[in-house]
Amino acid sequence: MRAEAVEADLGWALGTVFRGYLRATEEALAGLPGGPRGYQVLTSAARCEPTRQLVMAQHLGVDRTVMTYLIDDLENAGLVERRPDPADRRARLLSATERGLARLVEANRAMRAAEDRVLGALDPRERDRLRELLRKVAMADAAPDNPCAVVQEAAALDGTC
Amino acid sequence: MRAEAVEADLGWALGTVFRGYLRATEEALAGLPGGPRGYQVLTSAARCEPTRQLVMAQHLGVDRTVMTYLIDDLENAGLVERRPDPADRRARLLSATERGLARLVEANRAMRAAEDRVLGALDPRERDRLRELLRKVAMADAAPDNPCAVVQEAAALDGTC
DNA sequence: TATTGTTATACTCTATAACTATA
DNA sequence: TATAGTTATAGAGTATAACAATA
Repeated sequence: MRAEAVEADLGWALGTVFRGYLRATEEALAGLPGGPRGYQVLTSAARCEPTRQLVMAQHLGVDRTVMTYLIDDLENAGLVERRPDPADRRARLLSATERGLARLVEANRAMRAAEDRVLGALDPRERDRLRELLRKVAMADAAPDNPCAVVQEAAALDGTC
Repeated sequence: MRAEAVEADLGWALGTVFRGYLRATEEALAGLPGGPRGYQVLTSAARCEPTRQLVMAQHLGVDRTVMTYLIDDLENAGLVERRPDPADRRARLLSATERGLARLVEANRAMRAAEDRVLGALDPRERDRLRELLRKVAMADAAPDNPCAVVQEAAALDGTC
C-alpha cells in the first residue's frame, strides 16, 4: 500500500468533529451575541466569583482584543456587566446579569440538544467517555498557567459555589 | 450554585484541544505548503486511486476555491500532480508524486511526535480510545454523502491497496 | 517600567460570485 | 442547462501595534 487513509488521521477527525460542532451550535445559539464564543464567555461570567477579562480570554483561547468586542456585544444585550476590580482598578471583573443567567439556562438547553445531534453516532456511555477524554487533554493544556483550574476543579467536586 | 464551569462544556474542551493540535502540528509541518491542511491533501493524494479535487475538498471540509490554492502550492513544490480525468475531462485527478510520498513519510513521523505531545495527558489506551471515538463521530458526519467512505473502510480492513 | 483594557490599522482567511471548459 | 475547476472581489475574522489608565 502507498499510504494510510486520511480517516486514520487525528487531525481529520478532530477538524471534522469541530466543524460539525460549530455548525450545530451556531444554529442552536442563533441570536446570542458572539455565537458559540459568546456562549463560553457568558458561561464563564456566570461563575460564582467574577472573573477578570484577561484571565477569561486566556482560558477561552481568544485574544484580549477580541474579548473586548465579545463583551461589548454581550453587555449591550444586557447579559453581562463589567466593573472595576477593587484590588486592581486597571482590571475589569465580569459577571452575568440576572437576564444573562436566564438566557444561559435557555442556551444550555439548546446546546444539550445540539451536542446530542453532533454525537449521534455514539451511545450515552461513549459520549461521556469522549467528553471525559477531551476534557482531560484540554485541562492539561490549560492548567499549567491557569489559576482558574484549581477553583473550577474544586467547584466541580461539590457542585456548588 | 449559579452555573456549571466552562470546563464541563464540550465546546470548550473541543476548541482547546483543536487549538493545541493546530499549534503543535503547524510547528511539526513547518515548510510544508498549506501546513496541516496541506498535509491532509497530501495524505489524501497518496491514496491508491487518484481522487477528484471536489470529492477531496468536501471530504476534508475545505471550500473548492481554497482547494485550488492548496493544490497550486503543493504542485509548485513538486509534491502532487493534477491530470484530467479520462472519464470526465472537466475534473482533475490528484495524486502524489514520488517526492510527495517521501515528504509524507517524513511528515508522518513529525506528526506522530506532535500528536503524542498533544495527547500527553492520556495513556496509550486512552489515546486509542479517543482516536476511535472521534473517528466514529467524524465518519458518521462525513459518510452520508461521501462515496469515499466505503472504499476507505475497505482499505482500512486489509491495510493494502 | 510593566500591565489591563481599549482602539485603530493591516493582514489573512473565507465566502460569494463570475468565468472557462467540458458534459 | 448543469458541473469541475479557476479566478476575482468583497467581507469577516484575526493579529499587531499604539494608546490611556493604573500598578
